[in-house]
Amino acid sequence: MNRSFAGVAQPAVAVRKVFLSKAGRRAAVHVAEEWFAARGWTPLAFQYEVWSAYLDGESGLIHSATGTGKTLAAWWGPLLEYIEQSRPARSEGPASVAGAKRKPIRRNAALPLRVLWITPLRALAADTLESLAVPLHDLDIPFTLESRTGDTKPGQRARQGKHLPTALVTTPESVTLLLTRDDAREIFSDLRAIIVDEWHELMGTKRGVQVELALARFRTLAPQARTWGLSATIGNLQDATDALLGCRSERTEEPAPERRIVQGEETKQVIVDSLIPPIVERFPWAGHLGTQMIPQVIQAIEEGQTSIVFTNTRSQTEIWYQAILAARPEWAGSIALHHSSLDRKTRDWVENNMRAGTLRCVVATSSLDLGVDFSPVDRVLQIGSPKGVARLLQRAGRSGHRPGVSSRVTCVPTNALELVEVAAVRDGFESGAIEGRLQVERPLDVLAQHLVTVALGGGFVPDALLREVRTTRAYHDLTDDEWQWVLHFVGTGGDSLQAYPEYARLELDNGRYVLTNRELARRHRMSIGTIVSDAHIVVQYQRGSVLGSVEESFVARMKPGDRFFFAGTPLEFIRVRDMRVWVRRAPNTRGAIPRWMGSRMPLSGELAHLLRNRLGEAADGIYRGPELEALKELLTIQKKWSAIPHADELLIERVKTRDGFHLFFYPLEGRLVHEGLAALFAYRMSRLAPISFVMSSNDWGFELLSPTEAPLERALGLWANESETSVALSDTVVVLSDAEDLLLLSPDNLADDIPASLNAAEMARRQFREIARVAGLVFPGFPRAGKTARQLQASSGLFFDVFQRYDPGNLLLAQAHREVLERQLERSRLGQTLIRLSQSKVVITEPKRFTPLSFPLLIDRTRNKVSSEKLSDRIKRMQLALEKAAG
DNA sequence: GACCTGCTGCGGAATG
Repeated sequence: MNRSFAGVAQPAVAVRKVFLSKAGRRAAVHVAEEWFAARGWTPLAFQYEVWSAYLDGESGLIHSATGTGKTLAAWWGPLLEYIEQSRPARSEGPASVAGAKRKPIRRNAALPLRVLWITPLRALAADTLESLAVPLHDLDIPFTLESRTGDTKPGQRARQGKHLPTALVTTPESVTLLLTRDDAREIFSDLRAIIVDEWHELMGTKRGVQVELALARFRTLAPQARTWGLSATIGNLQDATDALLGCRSERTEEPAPERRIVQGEETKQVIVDSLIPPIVERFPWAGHLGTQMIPQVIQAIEEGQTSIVFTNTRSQTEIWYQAILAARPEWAGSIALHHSSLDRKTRDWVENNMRAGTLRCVVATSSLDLGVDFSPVDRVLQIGSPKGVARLLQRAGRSGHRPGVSSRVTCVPTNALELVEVAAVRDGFESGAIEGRLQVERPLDVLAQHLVTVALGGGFVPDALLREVRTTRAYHDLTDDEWQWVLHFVGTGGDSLQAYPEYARLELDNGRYVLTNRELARRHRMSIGTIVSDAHIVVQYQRGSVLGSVEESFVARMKPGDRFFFAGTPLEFIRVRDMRVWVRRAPNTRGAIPRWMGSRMPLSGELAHLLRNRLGEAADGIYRGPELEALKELLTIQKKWSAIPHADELLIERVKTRDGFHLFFYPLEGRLVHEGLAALFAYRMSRLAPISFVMSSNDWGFELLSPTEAPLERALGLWANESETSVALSDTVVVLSDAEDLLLLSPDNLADDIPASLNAAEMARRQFREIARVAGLVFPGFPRAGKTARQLQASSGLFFDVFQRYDPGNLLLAQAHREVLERQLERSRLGQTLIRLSQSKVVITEPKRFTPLSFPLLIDRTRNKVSSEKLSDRIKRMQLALEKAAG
């Protein structure tokens, strides 16, 4: 992973020389170097580079996939600046840390807010506070340092209302809240540095856009302030920098600000390995639970001191926790689980014990991807598909936090084909093929919220604010019409809500838009942010303590006495009352495990690409690495019965059974794209002949099942008329290339075909919940007042209907449709995929039985169908049949 | 009605 960026290749000595060539810096940097030396460190080249750029007034982005030292690089910028300015300029000699003759500063000479440190997690704020405090304390620098998040105690909050510290560590939401203060202009006017930690985590989300808008505000309020982002390495660093520092708009003449992209030190080696099932032939072809691998996982946990076992879903976390405990009952108390639906107190307990090293193993979802460093962790396991290169890299990085120790992640497959994904993701690590983050384009709901924020924070003149907003990456293309519409919408409620005063949120005062209504101001402050929570219901012991939350649908079918597992505990359902599920502990028996309907994570574009390459190699008989070697036999069956697709091929398998006519397509492009393609192909074929399909899809492909034969050849443009379709294909492989009229695979007409092929209106209506909430149309209610997510859904649905009927030009409706296409169908990726497929060779095979590739799709569909037969029996029967066929 | 894929993140007032 040796990508070359300026500064990285240079030795620290050379960079230091450049750094010191500027007068007056020598003394300050000596202080830093001595402080580092006291810890046995030497500043790294990239750190000198950041300090130098910072002191020159530049802003920038520091990135590294696994390295450390970014925090110190960013923090010492403002510290050096302070030291430089507070000591006599003539002092050129080496300074001693303890007795530095700094210009005396009165201890209580309260410095104004100079440094704003933004982090995406409350837990990270607390952690950061600790590490930033160290040099202040050692060097007796009179900065006050505090954090401000939702966790801040009322007393401290009140003090901060009167006077902010010199350096403030906070979250995006709390920053926005500060911007609603009527003295916002003054409190930020002395800002020198804004540091945005974990920027890769924020960018590409509405939360990131919220930060972009706040940063644009600071560029106006404190033009002297420099902004530095700390980020993991991602595929689109330029976008990341534009989003962080703003970019030049086509619509204004503002020059693009100075910026610097600095690569941090890659101090860690990352190792990806996998647990290969002992008897691969007996390993399931389908499914995602993977509990057959328990013995090997237990062994891996025993090898390490402390392990994190990552799973892809919350219910899988519960299942694996139970399974591990069943295999090692003596581990009770030293293993734990962690996911977002568990009560905060439980999670805090787990995190503290991880840090203390008293836990042997924690089973977790992405809730532990980020956050405090658990240095005792020396082993990370990933159950199931890694889904993406960056995602696995992130998880690997949770281990090996000691210097000189490499990070290692062990992938545990839950079905045979996942081994290919592991091999592919390793290719990604080695070639540095790390995913980019897709940008959010002009979300008008976030902009609407921002206008109210600025109206409260001193008010705004429309033209000036428009110029400022257009310096952001997210809104640099904002049209005048869109701006006017949002202004009108926020100011008056728009065309359909004018009669309701609570939606007229701006008043004009001497050419400035302000908000003086106290009630509206309060409601706004209480609903700041872009995170909209899922519908859930709290689970609580009768005695009082809260366990966490589950979805209402899970509880809906429970009756008193029913048992279920949650938070790793067997529970008995008592009743639902006061929007709570009341439970008591049950004896350890079998029981249901809740499922949460989250969003679906598809295979990333990069990983999909690498996967296609690996399969292409296998098609040529090349089986590289332990994973592919283990799969050789299975893939040989696939090849014998059907074909393994090369990277430039689209494989279609056609199978006829008593269920009907099955078509299996393998674009290898991830679940969401496949869902879109399934609907699109079904629609396009049904236009040729009346036919209906049952669909199922996974990350590798999708199935279309129909009672009559689908007009596949005609849809592919192979035959001009119906009579020729009778050409028998039998068992042969047909390879076609350069077909002229690929109706089925055409990237054209997507704008019409996609909405026509699925219920886009209903999807948009559901998506509107988030938009209505962010734009401030629906009020989430007072804390603990018990307004449910379902009520929010209902009221946002009403708004959706009203707008559709009386205000069809409402741009938030258009946004809902856009978001559905982008988030739920990955529309841009779908378009790219069609372009790729239409240039691919199409390979149609007619296997006599279900192949290793089609089998998982079949299971997927069967699972969704109710059957009197138990699914496991049914799968067993199918497997027997397959084995017989294979033998 | 039994089956298991479907993530994460924050914030908040007035009145007694």
